[in-house]
Amino acid sequence: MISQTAEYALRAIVFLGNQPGSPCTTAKLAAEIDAPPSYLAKVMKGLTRAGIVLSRRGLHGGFTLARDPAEVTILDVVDSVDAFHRIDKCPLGRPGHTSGLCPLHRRMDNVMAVAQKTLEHMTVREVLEEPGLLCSMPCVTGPDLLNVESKPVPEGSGKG
Amino acid sequence: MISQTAEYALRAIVFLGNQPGSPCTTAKLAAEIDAPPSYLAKVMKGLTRAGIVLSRRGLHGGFTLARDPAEVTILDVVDSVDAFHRIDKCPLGRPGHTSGLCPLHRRMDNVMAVAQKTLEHMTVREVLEEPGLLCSMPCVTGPDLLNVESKPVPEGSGKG
DNA sequence: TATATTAAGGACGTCAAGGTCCTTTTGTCG
DNA sequence: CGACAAAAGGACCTTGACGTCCTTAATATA
Repeated sequence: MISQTAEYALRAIVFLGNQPGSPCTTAKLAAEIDAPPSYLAKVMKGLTRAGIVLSRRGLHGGFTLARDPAEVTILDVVDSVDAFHRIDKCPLGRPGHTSGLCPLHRRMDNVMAVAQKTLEHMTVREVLEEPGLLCSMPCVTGPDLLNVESKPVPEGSGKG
Repeated sequence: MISQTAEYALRAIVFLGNQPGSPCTTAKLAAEIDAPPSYLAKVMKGLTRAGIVLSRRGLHGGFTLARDPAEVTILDVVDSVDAFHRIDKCPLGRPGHTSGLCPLHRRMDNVMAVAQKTLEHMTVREVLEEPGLLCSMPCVTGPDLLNVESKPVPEGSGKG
């Protein structure tokens, strides 16, 4: 659902949101969010083209958020580098199955719809405001902030 | 979230559930669910090892469901070929971040938790009982059955 | 038993996501 | 302007998911 590329993009946006002010270079960003510098450069291009971040070249250049974090959703970030795919038609494209989905694929799409809607209603600001730091950031305020409950839903897969 | 491999597995299980009785060969199954025969054979091995289907070699051999469809969840099928991954620890593994997730990753894991739980509570039987056919099956009862509402949640991504 | 039929096992090929590196362009500063 | 710093662009490499194919083992039937 969330590709590695989208993961890097999200980390980068959250980090930039926590560091308002002067631009952050790809090198510094990569070190902070623990991403491959060369690849992160490629990811940042996507965010720039999508209008999520602003870039400035030259000395003291780098990346800054282009918009108010409250106006940027997590889905915006994910979609800008790696579009979220829904099942909007029968995956097999057979005649007579174009106007709807079968019971299986309608359910699968419903699951994706919930995920998509959740990401769409989740803003960068909301993430920034919650106590706790980005995983990649140095834990300057002590580990306590991170001990928020990790998973409201316990695991329980039917794997053998 | 759902790999191509898992998609084939789900189609196969739903098809087998609709065709109780004598075993179905890989060749027939592949034709019915529109999957690459050679690759489907590999996918079926996973389902066999996971105990989702029973296999029989030789003449009149093939695959049948190993359990009551009511006892098999969609998550069982997905997990058996391509384990569903949750974020159970900080993706960066930094010291001091092992006991919880940051605001970003906790949210992302919540989204996956909802998806996982949904798939876990969705049984094969439930899919089989709903009016409508598997996308890949010939539409013998007319197209009307397929015109159930396709998506309760309309699309609306923030992609540029 | 011989033969045909089928899954099991595994080597190998293909392709796109992920990742590296080099060159060019744009910017700052002395 | 010259030197340096940084993103932009793009060629290229790597890796794992997806897919093919061949050989082996098991099963049914004559």
